[in-house]
Amino acid sequence: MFREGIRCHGSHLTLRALHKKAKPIVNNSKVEPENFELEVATKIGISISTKVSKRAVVRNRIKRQIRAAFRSLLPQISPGWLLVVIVKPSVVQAKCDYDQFLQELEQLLTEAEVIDGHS
RNA sequence: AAGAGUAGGCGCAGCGGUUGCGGAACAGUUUUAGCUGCUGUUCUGAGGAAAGUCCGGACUCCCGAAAGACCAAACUUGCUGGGUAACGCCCAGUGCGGGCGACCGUGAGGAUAGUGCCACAGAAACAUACCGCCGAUGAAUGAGGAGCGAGGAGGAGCCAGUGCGGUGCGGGGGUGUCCCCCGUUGUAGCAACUGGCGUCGAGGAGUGAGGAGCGAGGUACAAAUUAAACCCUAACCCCUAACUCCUAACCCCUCUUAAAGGUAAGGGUGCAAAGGUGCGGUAAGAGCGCACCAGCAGCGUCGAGAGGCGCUGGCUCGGUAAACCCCAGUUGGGAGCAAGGUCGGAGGAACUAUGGUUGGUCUUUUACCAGUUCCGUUAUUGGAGAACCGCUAGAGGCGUCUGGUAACAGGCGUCCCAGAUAGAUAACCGCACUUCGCUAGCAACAUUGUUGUUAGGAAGCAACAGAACCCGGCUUAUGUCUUGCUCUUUCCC
Repeated sequence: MFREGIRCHGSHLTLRALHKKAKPIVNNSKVEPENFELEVATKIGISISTKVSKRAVVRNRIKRQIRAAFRSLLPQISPGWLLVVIVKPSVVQAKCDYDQFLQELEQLLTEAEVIDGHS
């Protein structure tokens, strides 16, 4: 997905996304066509390196806040996406809070057309 | 009251609610190969350091060995005693160092078992003399000073007369604030002459104690007188003892020159220089002697011991053991929960031909022959996994009692208190709370500011920091606060 996925850059976060619907032939033999949509779940990864902060407390807290933001956005995301969020070091200096993460994530997901901006 | 010291306590600025996440139990389910999934209810969910990963264990596997003894090796173990599963940890004590003190720090065996090393500098770094000091004793040779103590030696004029001149007094004269002449048993000199005395120690000057005598005045006692005693003042005479000045040799002191030699006080060098300080002593010095201190050895005594205290002795021994080493102690080696194990998708290997399967012989079935490794069997490898065990009941927590100074140990009671696996804690709200002193009101002081308070507003949900197999330590990081005890200084009673 790093090779083929989409990239979107925000001020503090980077999003990489890939829709898994592109190669449905693999699972054809085992799973019947009707159940296919349900089988492919959304997978989300959060990457935060020691460059952001050397203190584990800070990194974990940011991760939790992003995770909480995804939970609130989850109903809007259509299934079958692979998503990775990479946190940039500028987050610590800006001292972002939950609202900023939520806002920026929503913006990025809309840009990548993961969620429908209209709905 | 202020400033310190020490032993702790708490991780707290709280309480409640909603949504969401991890775990456990129970129930349900038209769930699944399977408590697998899903739903619901209840309970529960980070720390004192979870950190650093610096020590020590428990547990597991691999290698090696089999109890033990000896030897070797390793150890950043090293005051003593105790505690502990163990430790490089803890407790109690000893010595040393620091602090006025409460108290704090301490890697603190052996340098007298042996070997080595001690750069540069310095004379010398384990034995020496560069500068310096001395030159006593022995030998040689001068110069100066002082008479303290003892002893000895020395000292040279004095008196009378005559004479000389000065001066005083008396008389006379003159040119009268002066001069001359005569006289004089006045006086102080000079030392030519004469005489006497003196080196058998005369004589002079000064200081001054005691004794005896003579005697004037005063004091005390007494009615007065006399006598005696005592004290003070002045003068005179005699005797005894002592001192100073003047003096050669000897003696004494000081200095000079040179040498044999003595010395380790002082200087300088160095991280370090041969115990320290003082007094005596000496030619100068030196534990050479003495006192105190330090050190060493021996003995006694106290202590479980490290050591303490006392006495005695000889007389002083450099540093370095984180150089080798000696002594005592400890120790199978290695890897670590990603240890290791279970289930076992899958891989390759072997096996059987009794099965399946493929081919051949046969008209077909049966049967026979050959092949194959898809299935099968066996052991094996094994990080495929929404896997499982290890994995959280423990050298456990809390309370209490007993023993112990304490660390700690034991008994009893009670409680179950995270278990994730790219790794669960986040978001929001309410009431309190803290800060700001922004806005408004009130009050006080005081004057247009300060403080307090009420209401509103804003900011803040905390420092250090996140379990990852588990314990015991150590180290480091850290916020606001709080309790007990103790010390020093100042003030008051």
